[in-house]
Amino acid sequence: MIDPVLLRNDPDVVKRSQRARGNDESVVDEALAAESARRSALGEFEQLRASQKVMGERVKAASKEEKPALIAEAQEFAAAVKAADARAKEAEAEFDRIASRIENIVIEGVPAGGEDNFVTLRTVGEVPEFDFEPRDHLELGELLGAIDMERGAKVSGARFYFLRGVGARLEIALMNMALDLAMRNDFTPLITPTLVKPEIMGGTGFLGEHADEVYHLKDQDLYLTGTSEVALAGYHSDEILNLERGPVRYAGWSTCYRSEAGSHGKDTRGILRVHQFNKLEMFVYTDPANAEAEHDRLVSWQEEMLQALGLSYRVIDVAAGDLGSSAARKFDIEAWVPTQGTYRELTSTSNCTTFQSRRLQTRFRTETGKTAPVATLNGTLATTRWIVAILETHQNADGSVTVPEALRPYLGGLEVLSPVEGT
RNA sequence: GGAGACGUGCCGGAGCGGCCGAACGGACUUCACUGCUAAUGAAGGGUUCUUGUUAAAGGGAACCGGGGGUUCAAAUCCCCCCGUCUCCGCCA
Repeated sequence: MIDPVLLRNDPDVVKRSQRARGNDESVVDEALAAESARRSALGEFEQLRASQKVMGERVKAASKEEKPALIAEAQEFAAAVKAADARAKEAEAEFDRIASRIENIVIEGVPAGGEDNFVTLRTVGEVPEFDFEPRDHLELGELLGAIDMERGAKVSGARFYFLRGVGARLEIALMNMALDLAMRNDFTPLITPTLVKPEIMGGTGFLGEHADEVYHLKDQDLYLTGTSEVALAGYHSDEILNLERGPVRYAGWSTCYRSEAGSHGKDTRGILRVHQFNKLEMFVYTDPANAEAEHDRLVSWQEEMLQALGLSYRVIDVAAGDLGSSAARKFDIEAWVPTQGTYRELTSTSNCTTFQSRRLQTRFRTETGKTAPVATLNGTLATTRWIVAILETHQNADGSVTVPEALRPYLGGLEVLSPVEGT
C-alpha cells in the first residue's frame, strides 16, 4: 500500500513512478478522487454519529413523559447514522481497491524500462574455462548420484526431484554455511510456516499479478508460500517494533513452493526451475531512513557467499518495469552457468520501503514517540538452485566436482565429490 | 473426535446496556525527596482515522480477539468465525 499522504501531497511523484514501471498512471487521479470521497463520507458519518451520541444523552436524562417522543426521533436518526456508516465504509473499500493497484514508489536511480533494461553494477570473478567439454549440472548430478529427476517425476511429476547422497548433503551444507554467515551478522534464525492464511499472502503482495503462481489449498483456504519472505513479513504484522538497537534481522529457512504457471517449456532440464526447493532468506525490519544502506549490506552478504563458493557473477540493478509490486528497488545477483554460457539468477534482494509494512501494519516508534511504518527488505542467502552453478563451475574432466574450500567444513571435510556406480 | 472455560491497554486483572478508552495493581516516563542505588510521594501515558495548523495546541469519530446483529444507546445481550486453555477419548 502506498502512502496516502504522499498520494495527496505529491501525486506527481506517484505518477512518475507508475510511468517508470510502465504502469497506468491514470489510476493516480482515480485514487485521489476516491480519497477525497472517502474523507467527505467519513466526515458526514462522524458528524451524524456525534449528534446521535448527544441524543442518547438526552434520552437517558429525559423524564418518563418526554422519553417516547425523543426515542422516536432518535430511531429515525439511527437509520441515518447507519446509512452514513455504510457509505463511509464503502468509500473506504473503494479507495483501498483503487490504491492497491498502485505499486511501490520506485527509488530514484532505478533504471526505467522492462526486463532487458537492467544495469550491470559489477561483474566479479573469472568466467571458468575448461579444456574439456563441460557437463551440465544434471549430468554431473546423476554421475555423482546427487540429483534424481526421473524418480522425482515418477513420484510427484515434472519439475520435482530427489536430492540424494552428496546432493542432499550439499544442500544442507549450503544452508548451514549461509546460516552461519547470517548469525555472524545479527540475524535471528527462524524456521517458518509454509502454509499461510489469505490475508498474510495478500498482505505481502503475492496475490496480485502473480496469484496464479501460488499453490492454494482450497479446502483449507491456505496458501503454500513461494518464499519464507511471506511468513517473515507477516511475523510482526500488527505490531510496533522497537528499532532503537538497530534493524531487526531474521534468517528464515523454509521449503518454497512455486507452481511455475506460465513457464511451460522453460528450463525444463534439471533443478534450475522446480516446484519445490529450500531457501535461506534474509529479512530485515528497519527505519526507512536506513533502508537503502541496509539494502547494500544485504547485497554484500550475498556476494560474500558467492565469493566464498568461488562463483563468477554479476550484480544487476533490476529495471523498474521488472520489479515486483512491493519492491522500490531490486538487486539480482546472477552466477555464470558454464553450459548455458550465461548468467542465471541466484539471489534477489528487494527494498520494499514501507509498502509491505503499511499493509501489514508493522510500525516502529520514531524519536518523537510517534509511530511510523517500518521499511522491510528481503534477500536470498542460499537456495537449492546454487547447486547448479557450484557443480558446473567446479567440475573436473572425470565428472568429479571439487568442493569449494569454504564449503568443506560443512561436508565433513569432503574435498571432492566423486562419481558413484549405478543408483 | 466429545465436553467445557476463556479472549479487555505494555503485563496482570475488574467491568451494572448509557456516568467506560475503560476501575485497581504492576511496569514505564517525568518531577520531588534521599550521598548513590533502593524506598517514598506526585503527575503522566494506548492505537487509528479525521479536522485544524508552517508546525502544534485543540476538537471530533472509531477501536475491549475478528465479523455480523439487536437497541435511541453495546466491552456488556444474540449469532458466526478465529485463537488459547482444561478434561475425556484416539493416535504417536
